[in-house]
Amino acid sequence: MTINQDTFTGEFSYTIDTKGRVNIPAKFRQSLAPENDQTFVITRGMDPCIWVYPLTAWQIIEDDLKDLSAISGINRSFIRNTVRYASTVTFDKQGRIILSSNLLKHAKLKKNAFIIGMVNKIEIWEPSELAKVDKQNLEMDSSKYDALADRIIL
Amino acid sequence: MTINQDTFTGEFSYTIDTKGRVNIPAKFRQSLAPENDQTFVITRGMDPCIWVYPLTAWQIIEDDLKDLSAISGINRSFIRNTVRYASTVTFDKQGRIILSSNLLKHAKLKKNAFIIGMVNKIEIWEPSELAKVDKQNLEMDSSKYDALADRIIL
DNA sequence: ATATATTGTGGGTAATTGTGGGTAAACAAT
DNA sequence: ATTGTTTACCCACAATTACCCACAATATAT
Repeated sequence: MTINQDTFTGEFSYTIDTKGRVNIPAKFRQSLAPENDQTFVITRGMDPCIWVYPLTAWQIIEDDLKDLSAISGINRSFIRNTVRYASTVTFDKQGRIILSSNLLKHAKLKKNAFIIGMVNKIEIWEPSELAKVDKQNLEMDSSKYDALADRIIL
Repeated sequence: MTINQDTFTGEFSYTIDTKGRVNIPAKFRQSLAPENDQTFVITRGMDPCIWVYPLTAWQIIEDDLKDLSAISGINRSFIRNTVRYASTVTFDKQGRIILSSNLLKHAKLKKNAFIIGMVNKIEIWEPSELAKVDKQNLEMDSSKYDALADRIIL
């Protein structure tokens, strides 16, 4: 069976070792397209989590940023905040990537991590933080989803 | 691992020694295309920081400046201020470049420096100055990014 | 059920990287 | 020329990182 390339779904639980390494689920490694050369780009998520992009997906973002003129101050701060925390990681022989202390701190990660497929990217969460955000979303007025109902048909 | 040439992302912390030398992150050195002959062009940034361009990228800027008519006074002063503080630097065996006291002063750099990849160029910041700009951005109305949101999809 | 392969977790070692300083050549001023 | 100053180039070492191997846990096949 052929799985969509560079597409990720499902939730997995892993441990982060003392060197800051986490395993990337074998399933995700296999669905990563070969032209990525086994590399992801990891960065701060807009939620308290880590975002993981396939290299080629991230390069499209970079190419778009290259077209923004640095004469505009808004452009400069946007570029800076978008790429500042981003770094390239290749997974080792065992299928792990290394997370910098900077990113670990941002996501409040300690010993355990949930890895969640988000279709075009992957998220790494501290379990308790994920529960918090879930709770907030449940309490949220569901009418906020209405705008999306026009675009996504389940 | 194939990384985009002349493309820089991530944030790194380094110290400036008594001779005004700073390390260029190994990652950046490696992504600098060979035709640059290990040389950058450093100049004043439009923010209080130092801008570092790969040589070939800077040459494209110079070519664009050549196309601006000197009949316009605005053009003349723009050209003058763009090129005025620019100088060529090659990194030494240890991967460092030397910053002139002129540039150090402009960026208010003292002992520590943050080096930030800005996709097509590199910025060198005094940590406290960067924090200031960050604070301003947080206070800024996020709607200012709206025009960009149409062009850049994260 | 047993054997076999794959996946997840921990650690050790060697190479690379970052930081300090030293020495000799180039330059400037007397 | 002589002296002082700056610049370029070289070496040393500590800290970090990349790379390798071992093994347990899980899954797959026979």
